[in-house]
Amino acid sequence: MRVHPETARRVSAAARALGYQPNTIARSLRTRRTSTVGMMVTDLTNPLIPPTVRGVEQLLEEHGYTVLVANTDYDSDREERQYEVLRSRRVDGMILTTASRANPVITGAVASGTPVVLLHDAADDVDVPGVVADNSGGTRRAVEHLRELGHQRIAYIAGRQIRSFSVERLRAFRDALGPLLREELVVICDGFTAAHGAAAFRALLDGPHEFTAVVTASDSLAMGIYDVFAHRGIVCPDECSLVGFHDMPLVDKLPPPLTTIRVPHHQMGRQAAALLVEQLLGRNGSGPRRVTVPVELVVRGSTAPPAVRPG
Amino acid sequence: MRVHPETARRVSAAARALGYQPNTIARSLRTRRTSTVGMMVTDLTNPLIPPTVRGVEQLLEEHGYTVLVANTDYDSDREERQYEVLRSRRVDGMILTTASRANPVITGAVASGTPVVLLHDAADDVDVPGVVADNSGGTRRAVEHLRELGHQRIAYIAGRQIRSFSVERLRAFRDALGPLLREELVVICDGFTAAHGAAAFRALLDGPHEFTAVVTASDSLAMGIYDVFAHRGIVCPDECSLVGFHDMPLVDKLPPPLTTIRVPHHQMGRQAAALLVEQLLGRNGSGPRRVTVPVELVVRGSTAPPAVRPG
DNA sequence: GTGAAAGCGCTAACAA
DNA sequence: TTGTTAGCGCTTTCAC
Repeated sequence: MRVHPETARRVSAAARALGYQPNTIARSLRTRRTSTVGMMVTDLTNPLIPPTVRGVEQLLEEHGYTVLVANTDYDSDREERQYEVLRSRRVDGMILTTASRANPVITGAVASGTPVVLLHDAADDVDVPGVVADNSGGTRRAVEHLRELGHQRIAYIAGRQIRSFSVERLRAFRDALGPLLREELVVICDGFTAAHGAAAFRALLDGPHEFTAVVTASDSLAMGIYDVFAHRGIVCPDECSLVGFHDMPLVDKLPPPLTTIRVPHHQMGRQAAALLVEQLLGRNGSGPRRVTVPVELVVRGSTAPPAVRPG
Repeated sequence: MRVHPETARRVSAAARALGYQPNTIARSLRTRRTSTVGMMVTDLTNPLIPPTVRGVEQLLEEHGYTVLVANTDYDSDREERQYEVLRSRRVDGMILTTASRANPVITGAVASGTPVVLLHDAADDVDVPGVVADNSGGTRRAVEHLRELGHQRIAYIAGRQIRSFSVERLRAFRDALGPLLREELVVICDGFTAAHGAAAFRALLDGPHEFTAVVTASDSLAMGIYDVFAHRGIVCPDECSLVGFHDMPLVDKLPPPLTTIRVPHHQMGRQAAALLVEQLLGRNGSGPRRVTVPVELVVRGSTAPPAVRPG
């Protein structure tokens, strides 16, 4: 039925004046849809997460969805508990950024028919739509950059190999280095923190193998390397070049500013949300279900040509 | 009724096996309680916010509540829209950290009978429970520290005066400096970003009045001052000491590491959540309704005695 | 086209 | 104590 615009205006004005608000809860009970999407992240305190969350929210807001964020704190028990919380809240879909490969939460969610999108991860066993950064391309660019500067002995500090992006980056490093690869210069950490990075770098320094540059799987690992630089009086980039991954806030203000691979986290969040909306609106099938987002090398002060060896 | 523990176990096991989950939505419709708390923040991307959110979540989780975060992006229209979203989601209570003084959202929420707690802000007109940092004490410590180092000409860069913490800090600076206060060395910014801080600092430098130290109302303002230091070749702390406020991540890694006032954001979040729970459980009245959380001066490399004037 | 009625799954009130 | 029932506010169906 068409109503006169003026009438419509007066009705909603009256509704507002009376404090009327349609009851979302009752609607949800009836329609079995909550207009809520769950987003599982590791930890909001990790500076890479908030931009992602905001990206997701921004796009979903345009479609009338609200986002419920759940932190797993890198703990798989907690991850399952949070998954149950999201389920019990009857979210219409989920965006997962916590996922180790072959994850029971992923398989469970998919099996239950909940629309799911993976962010930063790819599942080994199930076919789930997802958004990842161009981890291989980014790592390759980092290596190329160092090679162009003249580095030959390049070390790599990898993150824990439970996340697919971590695996991809390590593989890409090995591929990119090709015959120059020295397996003794590759260290795989147990986690992704500065402390892990510092320990790995110390192990490299204390080892018998020389190197003039280090590539890390993430800026947070690189933060630990700055600590070791300071502690041992190593001058970067003169004595050792360093490349990170992600372009975290403030790394451009460090001494020296960190050369790194910029990942568009906000845009990746939007992209993931878009894939989810496709499923929520039931028009999946069209368009690509796996999106790889391009990344960009940002050259700053932590990389330079290797020092010329005396003699 | 008491049931045998074994029976209880078998029942819940059977429930699990059958995939039964009590329907939260139906329960909420019936009980008019959602076990959800809304939290309004300015922007998750501000590094001070996530620890606060996690603190809130952590405590509320213990009481079975879920947190719905809404970002206002420092925009009052958006703030009101987000408030409506939270209302329409029928949250049981709200924690507000966005609030300018005399804010329609605060007064509206209070008038509607929704339990509310203010975080970092205090309302001018209504009596609302809240948690604030010891802004006065912190600012005083910053000034004392500089005075102890021998500084006499101390400038202050204030944040926009729409937030009560911002007002408190400025007032505390003026009080703490007492007869040494030079009103020409006080700059009030239009916001809280690095760009605002940089502009304010440039204005001070380009002004006719000398100073040997700057206190800022927040680390983010101080970030802009680092930029100006770098740009104009000013050596900190030799030529100018600098004190921030908040102790943001990574400020300890800057050249020089920032001396600042550490604010326990996580704990403040927990505290605010605790005040809210009191109201939700209907046992307010007991205990203090306004909590001031102590802060701590963290001395790092950006402060030193003033350079001795030649001659 | 309009209007009445049933029912989503739970809890609280009530009856037995 | 235990079991039954009404009804939260909406949407959707069905009868008119």
